[in-house]
Amino acid sequence: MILPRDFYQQPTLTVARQLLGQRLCRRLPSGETLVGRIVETEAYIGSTDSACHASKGRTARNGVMFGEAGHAYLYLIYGLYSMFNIVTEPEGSPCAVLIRALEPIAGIDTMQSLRGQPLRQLTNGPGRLAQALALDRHLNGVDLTDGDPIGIEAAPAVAESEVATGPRIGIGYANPQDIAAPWRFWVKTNPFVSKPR
DNA sequence: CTCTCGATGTTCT
DNA sequence: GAACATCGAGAGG
Repeated sequence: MILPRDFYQQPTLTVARQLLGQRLCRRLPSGETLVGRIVETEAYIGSTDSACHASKGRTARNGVMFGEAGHAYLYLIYGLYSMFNIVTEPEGSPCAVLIRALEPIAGIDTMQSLRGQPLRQLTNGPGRLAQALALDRHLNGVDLTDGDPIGIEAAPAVAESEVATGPRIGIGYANPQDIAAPWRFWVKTNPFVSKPR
């Protein structure tokens, strides 16, 4: 079952937590489907979160975040890497969840050829997983509730005892209370969770 | 293992 | 012109 719209319309922290364990499915133009289990997420919570792109108002880049929940927000960072996010909350509330790491489930050979790196470095970071699943800006705005070319398939939830939380990574430009906010979620002991430099 | 550096292009000031 | 929700290579311990 592909997760429906109302899942994404919940509060962003709820969505970020509940996405752990769910399966990200990417259907390639060739017809092959690549699948990864979500093991790390971060919440970006709208205009009051100084780490969120939308905190400086609506722009051409962040426009999808202001739209309907359940759509993909993809952008280019450092001129090299793509970030994959999922829009949350009601329309007009510019929030999203960044997918930071996956555990590869299916299509691992294809992921390796897209990345040119060993298994442990296929999907353990936001730029890495985007490359392994051929996700980039041309998919910005697609509706994930269609399930094609991207969808999230329901899978068993991760138990509370397996979930860890902490500050988000790579947001040193934000103000101190937003840097400190424990809005990163990951599956404890999973080897595909990313690490701060 | 850790650290530093450079890549590369879009976005916003 | 600066900054950027990052990554990989290479040097050193």
